[in-house]
Amino acid sequence: MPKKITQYTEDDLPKAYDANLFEDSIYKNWEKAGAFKPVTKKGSKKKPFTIIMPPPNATGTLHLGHASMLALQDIMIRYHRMKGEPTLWIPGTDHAAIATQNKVEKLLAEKSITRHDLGRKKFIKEVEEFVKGSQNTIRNQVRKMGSSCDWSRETYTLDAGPSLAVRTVFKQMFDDGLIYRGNRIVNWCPRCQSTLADDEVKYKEARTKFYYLKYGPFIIGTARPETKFLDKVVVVHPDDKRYRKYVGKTFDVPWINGTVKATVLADKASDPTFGTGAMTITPAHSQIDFEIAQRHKLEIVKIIDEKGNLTEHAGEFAGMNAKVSREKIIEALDAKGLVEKIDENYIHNLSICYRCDATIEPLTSTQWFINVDKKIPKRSKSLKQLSIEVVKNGKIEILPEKFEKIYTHWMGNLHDWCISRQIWFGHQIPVWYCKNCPGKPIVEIDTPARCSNCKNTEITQDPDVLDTWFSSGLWTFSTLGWPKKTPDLKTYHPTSVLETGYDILFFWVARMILMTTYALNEVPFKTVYLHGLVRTRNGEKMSKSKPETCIDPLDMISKYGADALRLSMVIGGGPGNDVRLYEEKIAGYRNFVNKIWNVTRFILLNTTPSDLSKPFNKKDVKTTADKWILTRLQKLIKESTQLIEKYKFSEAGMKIYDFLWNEMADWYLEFSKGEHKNPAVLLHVLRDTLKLLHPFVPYITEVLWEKLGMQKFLMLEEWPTYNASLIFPADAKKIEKIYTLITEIRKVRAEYKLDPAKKFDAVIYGGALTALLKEKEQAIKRLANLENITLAKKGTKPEKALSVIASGVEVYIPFDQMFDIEKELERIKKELAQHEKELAGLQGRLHNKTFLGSAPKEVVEQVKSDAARHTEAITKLNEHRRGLEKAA
RNA sequence: GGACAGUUAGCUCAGUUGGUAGAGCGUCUCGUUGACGUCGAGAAGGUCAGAGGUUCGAAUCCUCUACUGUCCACCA
Repeated sequence: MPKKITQYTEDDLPKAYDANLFEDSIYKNWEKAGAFKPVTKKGSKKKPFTIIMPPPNATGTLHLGHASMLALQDIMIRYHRMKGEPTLWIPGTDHAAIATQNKVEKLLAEKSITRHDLGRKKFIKEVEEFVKGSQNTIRNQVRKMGSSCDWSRETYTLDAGPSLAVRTVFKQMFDDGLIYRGNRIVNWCPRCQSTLADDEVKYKEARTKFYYLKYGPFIIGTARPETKFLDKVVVVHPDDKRYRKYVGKTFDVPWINGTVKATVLADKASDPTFGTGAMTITPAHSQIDFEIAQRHKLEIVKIIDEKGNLTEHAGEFAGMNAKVSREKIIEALDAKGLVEKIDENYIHNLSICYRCDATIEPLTSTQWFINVDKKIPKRSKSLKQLSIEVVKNGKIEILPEKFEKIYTHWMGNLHDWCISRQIWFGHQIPVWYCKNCPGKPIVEIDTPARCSNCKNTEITQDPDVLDTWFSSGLWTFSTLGWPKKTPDLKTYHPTSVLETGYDILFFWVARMILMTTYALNEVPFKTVYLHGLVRTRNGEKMSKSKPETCIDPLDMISKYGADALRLSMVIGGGPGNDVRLYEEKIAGYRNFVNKIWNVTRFILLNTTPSDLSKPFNKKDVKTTADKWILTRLQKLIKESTQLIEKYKFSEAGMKIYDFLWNEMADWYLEFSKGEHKNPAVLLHVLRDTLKLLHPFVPYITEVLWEKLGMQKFLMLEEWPTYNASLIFPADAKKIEKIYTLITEIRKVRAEYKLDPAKKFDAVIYGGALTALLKEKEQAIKRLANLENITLAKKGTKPEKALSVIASGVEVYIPFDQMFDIEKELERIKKELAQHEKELAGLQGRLHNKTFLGSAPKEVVEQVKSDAARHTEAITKLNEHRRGLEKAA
């Protein structure tokens, strides 16, 4: 930082801002100075603001989704830090059990090694090496985005702290009877060789064959004949008249492996309108069939095993891959004359694994579950009820609001959560089994030395690991030190905002709510802000398989700078709304960043070191233009602050953008060229604007702050406050009239294709604005490109002249030669028509008694004054027209 | 099958409690003006998806329709 300010010259400041020259070093300076750590100011009673960063998977690199998440969170964090709140943003990474294991297995497969070749210990070591590498990549990328997170508190889900939290919660839930081991239907991925939670299953539409098979007196329909070996129960709807006579009866039915004894049951689960209305059931491989079997206490036999092969119950087909066996089984059935017909065009949803796309096989398996319906001891409510309650009673607010309904609905239909996974990487389940005490699992936080029951030392730990979302569910408090009672936990929990994509509302957000309300009896966060997905220009999902549409955030940063990328992802998006991103858009915001640079450059080249060192004082306010820009600035401060408070970052960003470019640069800076230059106001407006911009574009604003000779980091400055004493409504209105006038003159010049280089003389009758016009004469001359101005309150109209009537001011540009009166008449007529059209609309309303009676006063007044304005313009234009007609 | 969102200028999107439609990009014309060509000035371009209703007044509120998208449920 420069200690002494010297006068800037053109050579000190390049014409264009080059983000690459500044970003990395600025970030390093912030980090070195400890600027990302929360600060509690002495005597301040401000409440802390906390965000726990959704931990990116430790599998690889960041994509645009992460970039947009980081941008939004950093905006909130920087804003609250500037508001003087103790602000904490904790970064971290997620071990992402299945995803990471798959990735490493794939890498090993390239060397023809399987995890079994290595064994559990060596394999885990391999995974950890891989994770270290990608964690470093992620850390650098998070930094590149300008994220002001507290690296000293960085956490990884497999760190000692979070792992202890995981085991502690597991034991607590087990002791409360909420965790149980059971043989239930699970979603099994034969590729991953593991269970999947219900929401880890994706669906894909597929065209398959649908078989109608003869089954005793029934025709049953199925898409999966390979599961039907042991079917001996026919289920029909109790109200189905066609089959009522069969209910409760038994039949001998010729079937795949000989004759079976079939029983007919009535159950409402059978849909009379689907297929033939009669179905046989396969309880071990279908959720619905399983439930029916439980209701009627039927035997549950597994036909397909974990590898996707048929079990010994398949008789001659045993050991065959289930998929392969299908045709063979149909052949066998057909040989027995049991195939009624085959529908070749049956479209149904295929369940596939969301990690590896393999077809899911529902099967029964012994797994660990969390019971979501059981009442928690001493709380008389289930996990499900607790989780719904905190959202319903407003302790947690979800944005956009519509997701509250979706959340409640999903939570209401939640089944018991299967938490065991048959993989090696992750938190191994803290359960041990003793050889001598079957059926009595030992659940401990720390590895026990012996069986708690018989003291035997021969105990083995459950080989499975926990679902990765189990540990993510604890993330808001495991990162803060729980189960230890740390000061961080006390200060920063519950956290303020959880900001994440709506695509993981169920995976993660719901589970955090469930786990936290259980373990801490407290909500994990007060507000959930769900951002949209980043899409391509055409609204498609960006995917790595289509590299031409897939934008790499790091490329964009090196090309346009992190600030431009941040803006392009924030502006145009809102909670729950997807954002379309394409390179021109980023380039557009790079242009804006450059504009910020040049506005500052102009001001620095027009101020002296002594201007820079003087604090702003109200006495420095001099011209009408000063009053106008200060008024506009106050309005901007008020509005943008409110918008940020309401999480409307896009609108806030747009407002500030608009102010800087269309008001400050286009008009105030222009007025400042020449005699109205006022360094004090220029600098004050610039400083406040840089502060408002800082959360959105932290790098450029910090760079410029330093150039302005400020000693402290901008990121640690105070957020501007609305100052009512800097509001001058009457002056602000006058300046707006001046610039409409200038615009009108420019319009006429352009319309007549007047030589832009040539300056013309003008006669101006200013009416009520005459004094101001006098003050701004130089600026008007410069901006409207006029030579001499003859200014008076009013006067006679020159005969041959172009006319501009705006803001109650008449401007005439006299012409001696080359002047086409006909053309000017035509133009005036066009303008008259425009005014008359608008006047007619307004008068229509003014003549309407009901309008006058029921519309609010302000509206009526507005309409009246608008009508008067048009009437005046019409009068003046008509006078001018008559003059021209005479001259012609 | 159920639920929800969207449909506004060529493209991407704003549009607060209803007061008569805006921006950026693109297009066209022009420009070496004391910061910026990553710029400046100006212009063209819209029956606010369609129909009906409430209202003095509807892009905005209500109903229906069409199209697009998302989520949930999964069907033997």
